[in-house]
Amino acid sequence: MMKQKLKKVYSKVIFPSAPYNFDYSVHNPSHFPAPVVHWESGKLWFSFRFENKLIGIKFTNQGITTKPEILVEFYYKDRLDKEYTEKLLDELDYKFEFNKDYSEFYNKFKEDKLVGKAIEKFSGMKNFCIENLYEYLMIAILLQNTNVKRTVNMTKAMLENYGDLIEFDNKKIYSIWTPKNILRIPEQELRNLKVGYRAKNFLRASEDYLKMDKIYMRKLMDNELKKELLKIYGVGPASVDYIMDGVYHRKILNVIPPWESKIYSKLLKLKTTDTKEIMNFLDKNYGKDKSLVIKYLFMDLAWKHKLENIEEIKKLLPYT
DNA sequence: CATCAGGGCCCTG
DNA sequence: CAGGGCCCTGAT
Repeated sequence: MMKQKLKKVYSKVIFPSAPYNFDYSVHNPSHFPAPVVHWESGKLWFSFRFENKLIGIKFTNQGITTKPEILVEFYYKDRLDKEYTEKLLDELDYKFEFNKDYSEFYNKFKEDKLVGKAIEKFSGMKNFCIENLYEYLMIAILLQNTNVKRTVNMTKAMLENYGDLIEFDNKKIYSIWTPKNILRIPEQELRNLKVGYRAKNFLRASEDYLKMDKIYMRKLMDNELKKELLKIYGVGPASVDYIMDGVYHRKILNVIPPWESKIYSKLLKLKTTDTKEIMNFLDKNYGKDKSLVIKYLFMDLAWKHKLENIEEIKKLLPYT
C-alpha cells in the first residue's frame, strides 16, 4: 500500500453548461460511505487514477445552477504536463457530464404528474460517476449477496490493507487498489479480512479486467458492451446494470433488486411491490426514459431523507 | 444456543 | 433453466 502527500500542481476554472447543480451532480446520498471521496456542500475531494497516475482532485463550486462555475484543482507529487492536464479535464467532463444536455428529457416530462416536480427541483443534476471500470467492478463485488453494513466493513478492511492513501488539502483519501497489486496477494490473505468467497472474485475479476480493451468498450453499443462485461467473472445481471449506468452513462434499467421494489413502489405511487408489474408500468409510461425517471424520483427521496432524516424512509433506505 | 436471510453469481445436472 | 453452494454478520 502506498502513502503519499500531494501538492497542488494545477488549477483551472471551468464552466459546465447550464443548468448544472453542483451538489446534486457530485454527491449521491444513497451510496454507501467509503473513504475514497469527501463531500461538503459546494466542495468535493476525491482520488482519481488516470493513465497510471494517482491524482488528488478538488472541486469548489463558484457558481449557481443557471450560471455554473467550478474551480478544479489537481494535486500530485510532480508537475503535470499540459497534454496530461488537458486529457484529464476531458476525462472529468465525461465522468461528471459537465456538458451533457438533459433538456429533451426535462421538456418531455416537466408536466408529468409523477416526476414533474422532481425534474423542476433537480434540474441540472447529472449522472456523475467518479469510479472507473475497475473500481466499480470491485465495488460491485463488495455489494453482492450481503447487507450494507458488511459491505462497509469489507470495503474499509480492503482499503486499509491494499488501497493507496493520498493526503492533499488536509484530506486523507483512499484509492482502490490496482489489479496488478491485488493479483500478488494470495487468496487466503484476502479471506482473512472476512470477505468470504469474494476473495476469489476480486482476483478472478482483476485478471479478466486486465485482458479487456477499455478504450474499445466505451464505443460499443449497449448490447455488445453488456456482453463484454458479462464475460468478467463475478459480473451478473444485477452488477452489469449498475456498471452500464454508472461507468458508461447508458440509460439502463433491466433489474429491480427485491429490496428496492418497495422503494420503487412508493416512488411511483403503486400498490404492488411485484418487480414485474413495476417494470411493466415503467415501460408503458416512460419507455427508454424509465431509468432517468427513477433516478430523479430516487434522488428526490434520498436527498429529502438526508436533510430531514425521515423515519418512514429509514426503513426503506437502511444505509442512510 | 441454533438458524437464517441478506444489493448475486457460478456451476452443475 | 432450476437450484445448491458460497462466506460472514446480525437479527430472531
